Amino acid sequence: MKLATWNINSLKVRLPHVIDWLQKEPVDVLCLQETKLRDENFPKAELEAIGYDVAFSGQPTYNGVALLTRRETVGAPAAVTIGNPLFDDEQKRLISADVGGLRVICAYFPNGQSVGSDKYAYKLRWIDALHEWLAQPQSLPTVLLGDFNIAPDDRDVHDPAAWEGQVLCSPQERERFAALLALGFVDAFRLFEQPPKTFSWWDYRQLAFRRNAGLRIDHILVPGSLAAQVRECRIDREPRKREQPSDHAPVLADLG
DNA sequence: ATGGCAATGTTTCATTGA
Repeated sequence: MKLATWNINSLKVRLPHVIDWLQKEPVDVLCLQETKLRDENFPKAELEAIGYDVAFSGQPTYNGVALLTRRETVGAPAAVTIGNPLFDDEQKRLISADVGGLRVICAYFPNGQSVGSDKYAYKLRWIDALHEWLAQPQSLPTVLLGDFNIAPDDRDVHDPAAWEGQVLCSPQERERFAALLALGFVDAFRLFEQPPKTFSWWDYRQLAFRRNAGLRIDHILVPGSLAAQVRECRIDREPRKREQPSDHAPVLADLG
């Protein structure tokens, strides 16, 4: 089973990119973040037409998450859950479903703006609530994938000195990422030797992509019990090279 | 120290992202 996560920064703008990418990489599950669409505007028919069933939770302007599942291999998302039952949140950042014998959680972690801000406090509370939820027994082996807005360690940062202590890299965020792993997950990307300076996000400004001035903040966490069967995990930079790209690249894992 | 780029809304700029 192949899974992927991609922050597409507006599904309205990026729908052609998503469709083209799925033709090239027909993953069984694609998790999207920052759809930025009201549910009534979600391009359900267009995605169904290329063989994907969908579950989504959106709002105007900000946030919004979706699960796309390949109909012929894994069928439609089942037992869909919106949000975290332990955390009342107006922001649409979580959607989960049973797919192919796994519980798949698609997450768009808060950005946090800057260390010490109200948004940063919200980010920490949000992650703590996610942790609390995932600490509860789950019905199926659980995969957590999405835009974590955390660079787990300095290997995931193009300029660790410049980013030290900043939001996305702060000790409190990294501790929380480690605490999620301690629940029994592994970072699929780090199961394999990877090229140095592999990132999943690059700022739109200052030619950051061309300079590879990026961060690795999009992740796929798999249960430790499944780690031995994971065949591959990589980041596909190709879509970031297109005209009018998302600032994030998709991350893929093959769970065997 | 600041803004730089991009998307959204109902816009003529403010807000947010990371």
